[in-house]
Amino acid sequence: MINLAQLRREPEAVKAALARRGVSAVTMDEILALDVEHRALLQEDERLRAEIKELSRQVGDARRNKDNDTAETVSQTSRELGERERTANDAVERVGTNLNDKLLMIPNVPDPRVPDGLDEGDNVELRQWWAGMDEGAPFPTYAEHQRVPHWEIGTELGILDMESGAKLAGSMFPLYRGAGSRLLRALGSFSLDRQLDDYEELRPPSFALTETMMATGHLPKSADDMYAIERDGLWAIPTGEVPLTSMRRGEIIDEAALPVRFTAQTACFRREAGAAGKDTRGLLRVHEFDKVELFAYCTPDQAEDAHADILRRAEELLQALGLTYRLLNLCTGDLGTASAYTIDLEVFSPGVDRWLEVSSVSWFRDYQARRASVRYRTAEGKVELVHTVNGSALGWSRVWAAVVETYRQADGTVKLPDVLAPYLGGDTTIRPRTS
RNA sequence: GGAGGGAUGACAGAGCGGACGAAUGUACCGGUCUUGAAAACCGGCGUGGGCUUGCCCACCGUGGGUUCAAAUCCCACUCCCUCCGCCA
Repeated sequence: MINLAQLRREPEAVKAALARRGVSAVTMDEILALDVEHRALLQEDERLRAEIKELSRQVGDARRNKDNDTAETVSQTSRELGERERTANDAVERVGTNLNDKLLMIPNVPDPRVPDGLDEGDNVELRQWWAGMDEGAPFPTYAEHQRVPHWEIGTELGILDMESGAKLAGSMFPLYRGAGSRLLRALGSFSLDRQLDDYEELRPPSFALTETMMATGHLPKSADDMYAIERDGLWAIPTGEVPLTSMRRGEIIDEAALPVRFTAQTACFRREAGAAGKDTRGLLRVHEFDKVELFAYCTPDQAEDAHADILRRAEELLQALGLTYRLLNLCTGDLGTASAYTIDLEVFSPGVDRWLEVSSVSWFRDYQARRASVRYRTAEGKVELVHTVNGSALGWSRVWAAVVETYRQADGTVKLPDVLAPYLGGDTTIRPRTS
């Protein structure tokens, strides 16, 4: 949620910044008008309530002095006031709810570094990385045997079975088999093990309450993108960010304890409602995938470093796996609702000849903290909102695809990077499954 | 699923219709004392909101209700604990 006090203080600056994200000044003026109305109603209601409290005190005094006539008279006055207060309170609630609903739909104010743009086509590429680049090697020339899409390799080697996945849960629910399943498990463990120096590993629930989804900004705006279990009032989490951000919801953290860092591998569920018919082949876009998330609560001063740390860790994974990737500075049109600044990592997938998003590293400033009410107490005793920062390290379905394509050999087998050997029982070669 | 008990400030724990935003203890932050520390003593110490910045309002698990007045009474829900049943 944006800062209403700041909007009041500098309406033009906030309007201008949000205009870059397509929020009209009219919408913001509506909010400002509602705020003025809300405060006026609030003052009237509070005045009435103060008066009722005072009269109640008088009734108490009168009763104690056995002055029942006065008590009865004052009670009567207070009762009438109570009627008015009820009406005033209803008005406050009505306008307050309306104001809050509108505020919940407003995206975060973008950081100055965020470039203007309409959609993903306007994201700005910051740099690329490929194996050997540091030694002056040119962009890799992928051989013919690497130019095979992963869904074909998956079928050929018996490690990815999209048909069975579709049979069980519908299309775009992948089913990994044999060495393919083990590779997925290896990637998750490989990443988690590398984060444990500074990040506490969690294994949160895969479902979340509505208020948990509100905290990150996924609700109310993106309800259509999420799977809902209506009978139980639960939502399937679209990312580990959802439970991690709510770990300390409603709490005040000692400044000395910051940054508080968590990592977790979770299943991520996405309806992909707005992407019907796009990128439906293989693992390009799926309804369920595993992802390791890195997360931090921090002070505003720590946010820059916390963001850089997560980005660095995500890059180190891709480098350790020897995969070609690039960094994108997301433009205003592609930025997530709650984010103020996001760097995407895209891995190069030679078989499909495309860059695939495998991580988003985002800084939310106090937008999520305000919604989730996560604050910290400074050394001087002041209470401030924390900043939240998170990023994927990494989304495995697409990394799986890139790994399998990149390391496909001329003989059709896949020779996986040695860093994964400890997680594969030492066997880094995937051969056709015979059984 | 059944029966009982509980939820109050950082923590422990009183309060069970009126002067209670809430006793007391611990922790914490000052100060006195001390060569220093400890102890002792003194003072402070919840969060959010509104405006006339000194006051007012809200908050005692959550949501309703009763009342002139609710932490306190009533109803529903959630969570935690104990016991029984069932179960991966």
